[in-house]
Amino acid sequence: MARPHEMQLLRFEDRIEPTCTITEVDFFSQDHRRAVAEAGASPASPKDHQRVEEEEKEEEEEEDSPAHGLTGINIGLNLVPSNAQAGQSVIAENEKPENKILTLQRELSQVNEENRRLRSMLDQLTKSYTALHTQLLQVMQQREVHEIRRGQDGKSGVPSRGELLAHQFMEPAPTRLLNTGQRQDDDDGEHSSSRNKNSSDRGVVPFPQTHLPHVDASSEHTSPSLEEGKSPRLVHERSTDTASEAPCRRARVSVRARSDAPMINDGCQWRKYGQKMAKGNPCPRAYYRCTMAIACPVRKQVQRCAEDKTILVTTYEGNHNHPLPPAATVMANTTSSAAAMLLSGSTTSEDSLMAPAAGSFLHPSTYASTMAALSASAPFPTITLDLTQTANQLQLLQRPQHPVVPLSMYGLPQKLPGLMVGPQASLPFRPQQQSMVETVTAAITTDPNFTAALAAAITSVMGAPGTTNGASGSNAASIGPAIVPESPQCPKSCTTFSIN
DNA sequence: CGACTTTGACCCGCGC
DNA sequence: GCGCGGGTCAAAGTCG
Ligand SMILES: [Zn+2]
Repeated sequence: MARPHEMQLLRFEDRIEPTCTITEVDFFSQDHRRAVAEAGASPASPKDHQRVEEEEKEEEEEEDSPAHGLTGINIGLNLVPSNAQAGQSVIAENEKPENKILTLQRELSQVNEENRRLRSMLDQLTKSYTALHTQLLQVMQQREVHEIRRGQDGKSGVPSRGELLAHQFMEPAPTRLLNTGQRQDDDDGEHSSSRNKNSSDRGVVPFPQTHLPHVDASSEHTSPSLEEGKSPRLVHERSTDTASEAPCRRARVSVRARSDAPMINDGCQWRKYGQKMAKGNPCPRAYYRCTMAIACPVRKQVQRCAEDKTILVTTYEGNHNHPLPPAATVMANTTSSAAAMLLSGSTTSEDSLMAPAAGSFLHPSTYASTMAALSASAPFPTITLDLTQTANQLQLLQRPQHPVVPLSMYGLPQKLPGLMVGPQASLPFRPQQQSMVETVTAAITTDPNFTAALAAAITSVMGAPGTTNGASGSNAASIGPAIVPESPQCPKSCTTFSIN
């Protein structure tokens, strides 16, 4: 799996212009591929245009690479090999103009045909992937629910469970998950009784996309804090439910990205409901809630990093209980996956199975270091997706960075380089943004290495409470700063993934 | 006029 | 118990 991403990295390197500040981070714009094509082709000849189209197809294939494992469908990476194409073009140049034109036309039609085919395949794969991903999340959350309910008295965790979950996450074969996913209805039924708000929404959403009713079930435990649990008044209303929830199980997914914009565009509609001055940070923290559905529990906090105000830290909590526009599904998938994973890991603090595995992922590869760290000192389990270092590395011409210390590994971060190093305002920035989010999503959801390392990070740190630097204040949590000197640590982050 | 933002007040958990 | 900090509410203001 790492290979395609590496390839993409190389391609992005060509396109990236190192010096740009971002005016707005639009992670999830849909027309990013068009933008890629246009940006790549703007100074180019028709031949380049063709190449761009091929790249476009490759990107689609790579974006779908996660689904390959799940579905077993081979999209056919060699449909229109760029090498062969280039060779044809070279040959064509030596022929007569008419033949050349004919050849080019033939190639063009071929490419178009392939493009069409790939798009349809992409659609199919996306659907199946989202469905499977959804089911996976369901299963994980339901297991969690059951765990919490049953083991409330002597629980302290079943070590094998986290292991199982971790493997499930990495497991490409979905059949087992499909089977287990059947139980979802029962759980939903159970929970709907205790949660009026979302049960109604849940019923209305027969929606095979990323955020399904089941995700709502996940939100029950991944983010009761921001949802109802956080609201003091609502806590009283549903005290029984909150009583069954471990308070430390409110997963948050924090995304650190460089942006000058006050808020990243993640495809959702948000309404600001508060702003506070956070301690230790001159920049205020803004609170937003999702307004795409009336009772959507998803909230997010946006704050600039105190030490590097170009870094925007967006913390998501909860899962949408409504259909999402395609532009928003990426981040939703990312956050829900990360939250689910974090929770699954956090439940099995004794499970050190994955720790050695992470070591095996260490790789000398230059920019392929993914750092995962976790501190239990923060109030909520938080995964921080650190997307800032990539930009730095790119700006530093990809020179190898600081040695990655505890939990670095060879993941699939190669997509990231496109990330924060967008073109200037005049150029469409979306391709890179898209690649970033896709990278995050793919890293969390599909890449075994990343997943294993993430699991290792979670399990290792949570299994060793002594390692938590129970510091208070702005730099409280996480090993982050020591490892990622260029990306100042944000307060309160527990788990950090630095993808570069 | 509705949707959104601003902003002070309020609530709660936590540490001392 | 008190103060502090995080998080949320809701009235007032703003915008299109
Ligand atoms: Zn929502």
